[in-house]
Amino acid sequence: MRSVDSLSSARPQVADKREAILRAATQVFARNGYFNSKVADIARVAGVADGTVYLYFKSKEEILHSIFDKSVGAAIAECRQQLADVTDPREKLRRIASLHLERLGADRDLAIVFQVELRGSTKFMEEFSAAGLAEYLRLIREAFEEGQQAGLFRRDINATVVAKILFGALDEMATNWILSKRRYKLAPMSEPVLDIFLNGASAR
Amino acid sequence: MRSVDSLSSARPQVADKREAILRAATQVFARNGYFNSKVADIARVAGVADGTVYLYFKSKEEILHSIFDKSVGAAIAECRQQLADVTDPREKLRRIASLHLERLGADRDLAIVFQVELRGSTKFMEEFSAAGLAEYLRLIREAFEEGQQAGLFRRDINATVVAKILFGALDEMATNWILSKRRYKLAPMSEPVLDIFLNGASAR
DNA sequence: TGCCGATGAATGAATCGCCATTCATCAAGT
DNA sequence: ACTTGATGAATGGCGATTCATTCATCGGCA
Repeated sequence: MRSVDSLSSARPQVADKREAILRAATQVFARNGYFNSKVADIARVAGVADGTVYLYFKSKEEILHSIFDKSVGAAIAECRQQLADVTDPREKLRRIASLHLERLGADRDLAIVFQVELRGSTKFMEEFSAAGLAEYLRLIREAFEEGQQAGLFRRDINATVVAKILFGALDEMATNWILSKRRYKLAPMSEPVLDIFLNGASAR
Repeated sequence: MRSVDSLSSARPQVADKREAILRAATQVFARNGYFNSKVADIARVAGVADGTVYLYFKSKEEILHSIFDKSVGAAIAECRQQLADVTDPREKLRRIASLHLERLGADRDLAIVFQVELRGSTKFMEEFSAAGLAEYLRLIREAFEEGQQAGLFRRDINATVVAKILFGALDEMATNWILSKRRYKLAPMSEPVLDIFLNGASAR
């Protein structure tokens, strides 16, 4: 009895505290930028003492990494899952694009950390590139190659380059959305992107 | 005579020293990232004393700004000039894309500062967005609108969105090039980008 | 049940190194 | 000698990280 009690009251505390710090850090990083953010700020927003942060994370940098790992992992997992029951490669690309923008559009602070902070140093960039981006580009490329096999997509273009083009276009939509003063929905932007990507901008 | 002498020996010195600092800073920022770069490093690479940097720039931040201003100004000027004698909107887009990647491809350090460091804080980003990016997107948009008028491009799509898509795709090419270990030429990548942008990825 | 020492999570003030910026001083040119 | 650009050692502040201390909880024992 006691042991169950202690588990259900203490354990969640631990998880909550770690979560609280990550959430607070996302907000603080998004507002001030990673390098201008003080660990003390994160602690204050999270409602813990400065030192407590170091019970859960080795360093300030590890906090940024954790934000990144958690989000990328979740995004890719969801993406795979959503793709499982789709066979049409065009629809696959639509889902990937749509999910991408929905995810970023749903949490502005997280989007800022991704679009801006994560790219603020070649070091983070390289890690991002190695870990998440590469995996992500692969999802796009594979869907595209399937489409090429099926005769739906042109075969005279390199699938890797194509994947970068599509990703780049989506990425720019996200970055623009973050920087824009106007508040509009990000997710629907995946539609015109896919349209131009698939059909081109030239008049028929 | 003397005054001419003094001009030709002292003035260039001043310009050279300022230039040297900017060049050094570009290199140092590119290698270490803005926030990890010490003013002392920049001074050493430039071959001047720490204090000398402050004879030419108000602060470390102003150095980054100057790199940015100088390059964007030059890029947009060259772009306008190259566009002047072209009438075909498709060719205009080709030139814009080609110039964009040629410029970045010609100076890897500068490219890193642009693609990575400049985006490392929403503050810089917003300034970049306001100053250079907006102007740049306008060039693309205007060329596209001309093409719409001429019946070359689809009229059912928003020119602003289109401009972002094209820019985003080019931007991703540049970022990938920077992060890639493989050394390939960046400029030629504008070709497949334009191809897909104009003709789409779907099979005919 | 009620008491006691052990445990370890949490705290936040103090430390310690770092680095942008300053400025007293120097040297070259006139 | 005076002006002016240049120097680089010294300063001052900042902020990530540490660690001595507090305090709530727990398990063993009478």
